Amino acid sequence: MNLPPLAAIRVFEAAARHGSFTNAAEELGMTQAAVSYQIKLLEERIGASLFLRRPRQVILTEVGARLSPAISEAFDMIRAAIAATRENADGILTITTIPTFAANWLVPRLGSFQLAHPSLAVRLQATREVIDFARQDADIGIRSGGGNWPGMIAHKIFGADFTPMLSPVLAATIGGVNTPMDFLKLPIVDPSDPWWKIWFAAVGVADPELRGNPRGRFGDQHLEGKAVIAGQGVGILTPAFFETELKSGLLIQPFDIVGNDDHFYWLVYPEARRNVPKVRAFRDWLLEQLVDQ
Amino acid sequence: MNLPPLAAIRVFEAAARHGSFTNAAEELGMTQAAVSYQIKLLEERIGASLFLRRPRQVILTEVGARLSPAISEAFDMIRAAIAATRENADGILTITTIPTFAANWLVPRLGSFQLAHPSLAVRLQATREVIDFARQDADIGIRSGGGNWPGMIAHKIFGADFTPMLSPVLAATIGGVNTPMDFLKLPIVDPSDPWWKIWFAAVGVADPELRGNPRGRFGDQHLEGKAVIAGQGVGILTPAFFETELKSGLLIQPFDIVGNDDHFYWLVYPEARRNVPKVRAFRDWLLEQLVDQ
DNA sequence: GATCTCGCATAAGCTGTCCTTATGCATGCT
DNA sequence: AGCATGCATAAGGACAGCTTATGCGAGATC
Repeated sequence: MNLPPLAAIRVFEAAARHGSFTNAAEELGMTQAAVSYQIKLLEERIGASLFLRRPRQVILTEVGARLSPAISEAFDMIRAAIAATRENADGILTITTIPTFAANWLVPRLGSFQLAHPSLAVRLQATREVIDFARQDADIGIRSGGGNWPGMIAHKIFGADFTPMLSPVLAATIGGVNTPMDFLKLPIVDPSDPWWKIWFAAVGVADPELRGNPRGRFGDQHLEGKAVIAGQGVGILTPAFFETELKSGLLIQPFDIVGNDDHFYWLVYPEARRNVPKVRAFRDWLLEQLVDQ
Repeated sequence: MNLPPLAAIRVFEAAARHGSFTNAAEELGMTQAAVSYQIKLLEERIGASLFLRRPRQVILTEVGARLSPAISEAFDMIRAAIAATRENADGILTITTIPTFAANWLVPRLGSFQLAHPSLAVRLQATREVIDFARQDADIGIRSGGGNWPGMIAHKIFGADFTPMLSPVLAATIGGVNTPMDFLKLPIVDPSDPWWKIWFAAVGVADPELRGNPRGRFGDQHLEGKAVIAGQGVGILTPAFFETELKSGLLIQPFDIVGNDDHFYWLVYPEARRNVPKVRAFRDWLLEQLVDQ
């Protein structure tokens, strides 16, 4: 069955509720003439008069009075459902994030976001995958890369810098790390990581021969960090992820020199969602965190 | 609260029900691109993803799955209410009609209309008023006049002709009515009716002196007809309204000469309702009745 | 492995629905 | 008599809603 235009039904609902075309127009943000026009259109499509007209007044006909309650209820249902959806959608923020970023940077700081936004529940999806926001149900994400993703807005967080770090206990076994060459005396947690070559080149050492099993891998940097803290070897890590450990002495960073391969960490979200309140709230909070550092 | 566009909500309802943008498009009589566009629009307005996209497939998100039942129910309610309204509106035909036309022409014939349209209930509003269809709840009407009512469609029924009629019993009291002047020997039911003057002028008698109380009035012709049948006097009546009585001998029409003041009876309805099925049904039936006479 | 099929996504642009403006009408009020 | 108010309508404009054309990515088929 062909429904009449929904715009006209909606106008009818408001006019019936108000008993006035002028008041309905005001509520709907249109002119009284538009209300009059839509009612006439609906009456023609339905094949019955919905209002009797008197000067300065309209009265629902029998037909109109019978139709109105069900239409009103239906619109109440739609309004409630949409409002609940918005509230709920506004109530859960799903963040897809690189696991290391989640573990070493975000989660330790999330407390202040949640204090600032008590009504927002945060759901983390820790994955190294670069997700497609059309295909997965996330609102916003943390990625690493060049930052150029079509249809997305990307805010730079910090660079994916790297430099060697180790446990002070491990360093003491060789009388401390005084030159970059001292690293060659120690086991390397992930000697096949291309970041090592880049770093040694930055300190003027070509083709260093690193100790350790080149087949050993932890996959995620934060797991590598755990191994380094445990004294299992030297790791090449991102300083921004280990501020707490460096401050507390759990790790030491023997040299200030850091490597970079033009990779950065980014906050990203689809352009279409740039005005969604919860997305803006998180963006604003995170950018503020970066300023405070 | 600002609802998102209803067109988009309607599209969402169909897409959710079908689990397919293409199938929803087919049902709604639009292209798949339009469905895709509306869903995207709705997602932006709601601030949440409603579908997850896979190649050749869409799946409702958690948010979409929660929204869909309430929206579906609301649209079912709207569809049912509109259908019931149409059915009911289509089920009752309200005819506003001149009382005499109702009593002496329409009601005796309505049987054949109702046999032809058993699902249509007929409601008569007998009134001599010329109603405003915008202000009163009638679908169609019978009027007399010139036939020129703006915004209305008018079909001519027959002329508002008139000629003297009387009971044969009354005629016998004066040995029958052989010339127009014989009427002056008999009481006239409504001597002030201007139709008399017009009729006598048509038969060449100027300024006839009619017997009877000029202040006596019945208002409606069918009531005057009752008085004439009862032998209370001569009436000036419309032959079309008294076919049955003339055939049965209850009334006699002594002369064939009829008067007319350019008045006709009309079937009228608002132009806006010319395509309403029940209005067309009644119009077609009545015009057919006229042909059969 | 190449090609085809299918359903969703999007850009560009068109159309007709929905609206505004201006004005008329008919009550009721002052 | 003049004014205020709310509904009705014609004329015309704006833009929401749509179409067309085309791209993309899985899965199916050859």
